[in-house]
Amino acid sequence: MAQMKGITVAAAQAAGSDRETRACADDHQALRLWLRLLTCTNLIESDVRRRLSQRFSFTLPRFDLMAQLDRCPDGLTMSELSKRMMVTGGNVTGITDQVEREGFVVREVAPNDRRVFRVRLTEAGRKAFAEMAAEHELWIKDLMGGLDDAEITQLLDLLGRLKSHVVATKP
Amino acid sequence: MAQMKGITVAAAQAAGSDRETRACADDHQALRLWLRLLTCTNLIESDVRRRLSQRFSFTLPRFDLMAQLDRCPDGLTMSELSKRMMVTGGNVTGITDQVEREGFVVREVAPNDRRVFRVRLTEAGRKAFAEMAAEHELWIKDLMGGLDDAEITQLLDLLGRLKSHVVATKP
DNA sequence: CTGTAATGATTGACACCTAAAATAACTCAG
DNA sequence: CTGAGTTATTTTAGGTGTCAATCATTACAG
Repeated sequence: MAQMKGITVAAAQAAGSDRETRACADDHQALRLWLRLLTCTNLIESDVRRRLSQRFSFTLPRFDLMAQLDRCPDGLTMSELSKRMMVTGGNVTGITDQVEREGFVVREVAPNDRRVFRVRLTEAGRKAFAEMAAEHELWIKDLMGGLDDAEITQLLDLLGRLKSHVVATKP
Repeated sequence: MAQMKGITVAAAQAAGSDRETRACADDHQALRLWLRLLTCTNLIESDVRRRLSQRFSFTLPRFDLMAQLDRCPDGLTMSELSKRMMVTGGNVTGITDQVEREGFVVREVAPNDRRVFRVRLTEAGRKAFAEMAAEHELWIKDLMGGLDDAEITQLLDLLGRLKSHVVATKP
């Protein structure tokens, strides 16, 4: 960012300084699409991360974990969380440790299977999440604001098709 | 994965077990789009990571770094790499250390400014990258195979618009 | 010149993330 | 009952990522 002092990010990007814009002209369409998909996701994700950190001193993985639990008042096991968050079990252990330390979730031993932990939101957790989620949705609406309803629907459809194909191809 | 033993990942996803499919019906479109975007990117990214690791014992960040350098025979400074890879400088230091240790890149001190390192691919690096990049493009083509040319063009256009808006909004 | 600010890169502390090994508890055929 | 296999979770080791502090070098006003 140093040597571009004073120039906005927008201008820098428009000038072709990011990964995706610079993809060679002879790169194929599929590759270009992948790079653009990655760029879009990274831009939005890092923005959300930054705001979550600045506004609430919170992180995206913890927010994601709490979002899963908020939908399930009965709680979720570590495995279920792992599957839903699309991360490994070991990772869920670490994130749950953190959020538990903050008092937003509790691990409860399942009555009929002592291997299983049922993780659920505490009252403080539910309250904190509600507050963050409300703002979070505004951020996203804002970030998606460049598209009208028809375009959003179209994107949802195309990405839905892409997702199905990827999931189906993946061994 | 436990309670779904024997059911394919595809079936499980189709049944609605992942983060995005389960988004509540009352969630707004913008949020749904964001989750779907994130899911698509994560699915593809983790697939590429896995293949890169299995096929070449290599990682995505290192591949990305070499991809940037491959386009620039004169090499790039650490700052330039940082900007293009959209990660922090400290991170570039670490990744460069690794790839340098593997003999695929070298740091050369710039003649006129002793603060600057110019990183460039070695001959071994260029060769290794060419081999990986060729396969990589096939993987991507494969993953995008569910979409025809028109759909890819449409996605490129819509995501391009989204990207511009995000970049423009983000201060 | 000279001191002060700016710049390029590295370091250290910490959070994430994965794969693979380890641990503990459950299941069920024999 | 028993022991082999399965399942749920944690642990370990190592790469990736951020931010803030640091160090060396360069630029530049006075």
